[in-house]
Amino acid sequence: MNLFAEIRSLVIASLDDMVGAGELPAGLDTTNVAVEPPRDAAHGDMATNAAMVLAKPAGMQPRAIADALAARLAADPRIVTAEAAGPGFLNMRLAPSVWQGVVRSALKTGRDFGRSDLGKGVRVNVEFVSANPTGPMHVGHTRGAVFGDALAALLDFAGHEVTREYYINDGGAQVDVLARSAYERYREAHGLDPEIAEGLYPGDYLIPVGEALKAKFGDTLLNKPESEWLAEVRDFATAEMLQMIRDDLALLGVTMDVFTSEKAITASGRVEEAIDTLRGMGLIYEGTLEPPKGKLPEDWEEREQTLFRSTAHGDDVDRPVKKSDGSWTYFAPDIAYHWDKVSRGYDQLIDVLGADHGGYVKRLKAVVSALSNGRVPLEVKLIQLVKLFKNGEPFKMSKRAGTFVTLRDVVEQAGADVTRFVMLTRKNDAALDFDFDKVLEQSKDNPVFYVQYAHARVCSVIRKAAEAGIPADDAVLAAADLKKLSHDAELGLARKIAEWPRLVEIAARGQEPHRIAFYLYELASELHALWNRGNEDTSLRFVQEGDAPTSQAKIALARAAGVVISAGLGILGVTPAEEMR
RNA sequence: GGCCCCGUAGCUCAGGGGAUAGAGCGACCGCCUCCUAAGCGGUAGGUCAUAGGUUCGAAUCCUAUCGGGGCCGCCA
Repeated sequence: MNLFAEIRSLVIASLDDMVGAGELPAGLDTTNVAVEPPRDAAHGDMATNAAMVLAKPAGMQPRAIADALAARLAADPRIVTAEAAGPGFLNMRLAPSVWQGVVRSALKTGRDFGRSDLGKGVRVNVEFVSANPTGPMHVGHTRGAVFGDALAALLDFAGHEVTREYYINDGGAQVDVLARSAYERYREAHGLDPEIAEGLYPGDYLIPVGEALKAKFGDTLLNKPESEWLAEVRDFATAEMLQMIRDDLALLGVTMDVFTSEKAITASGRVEEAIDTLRGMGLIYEGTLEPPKGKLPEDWEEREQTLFRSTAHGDDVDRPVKKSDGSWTYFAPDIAYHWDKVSRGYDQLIDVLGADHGGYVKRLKAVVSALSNGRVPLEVKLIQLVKLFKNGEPFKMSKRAGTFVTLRDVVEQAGADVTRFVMLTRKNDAALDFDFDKVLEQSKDNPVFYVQYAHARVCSVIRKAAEAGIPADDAVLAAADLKKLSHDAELGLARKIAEWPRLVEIAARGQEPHRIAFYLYELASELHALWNRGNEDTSLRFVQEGDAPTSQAKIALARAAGVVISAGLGILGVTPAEEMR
């Protein structure tokens, strides 16, 4: 139940009544009428801009509309006061019973409180991570993994039918490089000196792969030309790398629904099919590209090649799908892959990519637009860099030296919960500082801890109630006499809880899981504040010794906040702590 | 040369058409015989990069400019 949506319906219905009564002209567009929490709580519980939005089309003064609307709204039992203010806002105060109802609703529906049917019937594919299967996942992948997983969970919570998908780039030259690198480790496993030439992957993580190759193939691959071992070693090493990546993802609690292999797509002839389909639309042609403007690359020369007319779908220039020697470009399998996703019947595609893929976005959108006849929107979420700090000092990673910071390093040092939460406290298109010291600090400076602590306090209250002989399980709490929740400080917490379903929809619409993290921080703050009020005013404590009914009402409120924190952390993939030790 | 992201308090960042622009940190002043003070309350701190435009209304949308970062060729 989204209280704001309910009151908006009431406002719209009241506007319709006004039209019926001749107080407003018919045919007004109400899509921009909003019901929101006012910026300043002193203005009331909810505000609508209806009068300001409609004043001009209705040819009336905002104030006149607001006053007439206020009179109608005030007749509803949920609304205590409705008054025009400022430039034409209509501020409303809601009855305590409404807030009490929110608490009860949260307790009855539990962690499903706030679930939305916003995305009902919408099939969404979220593709994320898609790291090359050539090594362990590093920090950048970690953020993409966390973001994609949380976004998927958020969309699911908002009613979408979500598929989490990983695209395995196992078809390009990089897996050949992997094979050669692994082969050197295989030689090493036989006591030979590995020759890690420039361009090969130097990381130690391939040493066990070399051992495994030895265990599987013995010495049968030694001293053979590359052509005789490349395919087998490549397949073996790729599988090993993929398993390592799955293990890395598992450390973060990320599980994919679908893995799609580039190699398999290519082998199935989907690339040709996809290009032929585009050709049938007149979007493939032979031609030459304009040289890039500005500084010319030194070896630039005009060459005729097969091009995709992506400019017909919003791109800046047409893009090559074949090199001048007739082989596919990297883009071609991507076309096939996105065509594959479109043909699987999704209503919406989301690609979570590293920010270095920025130049790729328009052509991907063009592909999906063309191949779905504009039916399927593709959203590309670019994940900006993670800057790592330790002791206040940034530390660099060097892939060349094989000394990059891996996902495993981060999770082992910071823990999965902390890593996930921190990486979700920033929107995806802003760079993120990740400071190992700050992130592990157990204080209010650390939002992870702060939110966890709020949840733990709720659990503590319930334990305390049990010790005092007051039943406080969810069924009892849901049936508590919530009319006893009347203090403004208590209703304030209930108001914050009431924002949760609305926030879920806003976050899902914007595909912005970070909003969940910020909301949870605010909710935790409200709870901590109320808690402390109990230090000064004992009547505000949750547990009132010797008064079970009052205690249960207050604990119900705390528990409702706990339920929302738990649900929100669930979306972020963070475990709600029951106690802090 | 073109494209993308960012520019909001001393610092780190929310807010992305609506009222007097928010939070945390840092600074300063308070609050524990009492459910976890691992917390809470308060004070100080702003030309929302700049200049135009759209609008009843702009930090928010548009254009240009200036800063910071990233990307851009038949590479993957």
